[in-house]
Amino acid sequence: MPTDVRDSAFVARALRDIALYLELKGENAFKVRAYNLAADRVLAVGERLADVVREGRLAELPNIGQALADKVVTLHTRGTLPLLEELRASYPPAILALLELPDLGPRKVAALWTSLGVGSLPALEEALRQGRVRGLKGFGEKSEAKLLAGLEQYRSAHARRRLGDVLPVALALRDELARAPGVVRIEVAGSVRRFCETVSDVDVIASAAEAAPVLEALAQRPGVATVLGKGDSKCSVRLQDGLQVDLRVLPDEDFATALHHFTGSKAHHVRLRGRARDLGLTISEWGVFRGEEKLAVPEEAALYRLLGMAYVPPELREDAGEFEAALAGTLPTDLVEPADIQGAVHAHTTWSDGRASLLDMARAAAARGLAYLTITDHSASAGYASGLSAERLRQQWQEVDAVQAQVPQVRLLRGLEVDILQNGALDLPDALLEQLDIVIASVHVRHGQDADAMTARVLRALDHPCTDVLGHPTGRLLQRREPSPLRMEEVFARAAERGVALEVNGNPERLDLHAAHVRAALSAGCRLVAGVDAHDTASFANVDYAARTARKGGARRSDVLNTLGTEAFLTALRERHPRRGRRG
DNA sequence: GCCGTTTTCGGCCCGACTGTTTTCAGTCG
Repeated sequence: MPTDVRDSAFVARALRDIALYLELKGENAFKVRAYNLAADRVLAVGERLADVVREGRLAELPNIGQALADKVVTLHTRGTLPLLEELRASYPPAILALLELPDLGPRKVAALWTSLGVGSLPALEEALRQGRVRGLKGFGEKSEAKLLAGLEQYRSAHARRRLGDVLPVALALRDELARAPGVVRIEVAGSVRRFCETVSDVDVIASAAEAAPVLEALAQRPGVATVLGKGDSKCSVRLQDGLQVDLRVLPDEDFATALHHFTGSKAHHVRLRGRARDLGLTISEWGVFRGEEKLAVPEEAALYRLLGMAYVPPELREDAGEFEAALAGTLPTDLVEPADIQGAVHAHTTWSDGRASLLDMARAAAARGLAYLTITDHSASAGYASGLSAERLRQQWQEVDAVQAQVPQVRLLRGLEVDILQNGALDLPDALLEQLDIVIASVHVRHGQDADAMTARVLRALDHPCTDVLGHPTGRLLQRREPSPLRMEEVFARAAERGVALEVNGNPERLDLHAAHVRAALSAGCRLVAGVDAHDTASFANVDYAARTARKGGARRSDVLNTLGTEAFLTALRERHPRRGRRG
């Protein structure tokens, strides 16, 4: 039985399903919340869930008492739970899908099921078309139309979107609305601001004396397909590609608290509100209050000061330990940020599958003010990417030298993204690898190996004396390919032991390592590089995604090797390989 | 179902918006 079916994601999913069924049953809302909070907690434990279960430490976790601890153990060890089976058996199998529709919550789904026997999306559509829904208490003609539209919407765009697809749209929208009449401050909030790797919509918060003109600017904007709702302070629209945008406009004195409120996460806010209660304060999007008195909160930082805590940057607001750290004053103040990155690590050129020449890449790196650029094309076995043979790699060095003479502003480093072969060996001879400034070792083929084989393969690559960096460690492609079944704890431990840095790959389709892995890698003592995985000149912008993903995982500037200047970076790599870097 | 230097019982964040309402319930974030 593969262990990964019962990992933390599986257990969390089961707990959330139980919560949904309990809502359908009309159970106590706080009981429902308890299951959801437990699911959050299990996910936060991540890779170590198996350890926590084995050592019987579940009930020590916040929000997990003895009853839930027992259920998690059963889910983890047996893959199911009597309670869950019972709940599933009392409803049609596809009923939970109904809850995915907008404006359809547990109460209404329960009504549809008990009154009409509607328990699936197709059954709902049929009932709607027969006009049977509108007669139901709480439903009318508008509900009918909305649900039909919702079914359509569900089919086309119910999946979450990758941050990389949404962030540019959100920032452009913000900059455009910033020019609407009377806007004082405006910012993107929500999961986009928290830099979550996938997001479901865009939240924008603005301040202005008059809300109406700003709301109107969004409603009238080209590219808006539907205005979903519009009130005195809020406007929701759906763009032509299906992306939902929620805009809220408030007086400037409320901007900071609103921005904070709509940035979330919910879990982070629950902690803050508990703290506020202890101090005799209440927090809402309208402000921080002591009794009737509204306290001034000109900036988000002021809100945290009122709570006697250090400021928590948006990326960290996930209740992943940041609350306790901010309270204790141990939250790092030197978290890495994009501007700290001095060198572009992991770049391809037309020598392999890059779309820009070595010269163009060097010029683009110089234009971005980068101090160095690692030329790391693919190695021979990556035939699909025109990987370099030993001979072609040597030829490339001549061009590196020639381009270096033409573009002296940026230091070009000889490198290679060498394939980790199926058995864990590296693709080119050691004698060649030893002459490089930097070797990134990556898995590109045979992702389907089982956990034992894949882990052994990567550990062997980490043991290779020439490996400097493990590239995109899990190989996942967001929404397209699952991470390989590596035992990450073992990978992190070995990488720390061998001094191999782990890449935080900033390609928006990868974001690999992701933030939770970054956190685990750091506590294992690993070093990181923020990789751009550039295949053209535009993808130097990936440095933002890499740095902010590392930041979300709690990485400090000193944890990321390419925050160092050129010589210090090379020294850091050579610490492990004294023989490296001798040019032949 | 969880939690506790106010509580082992009685809280648990809360406001905006919408539609079906004639005073409010449900959904959403």
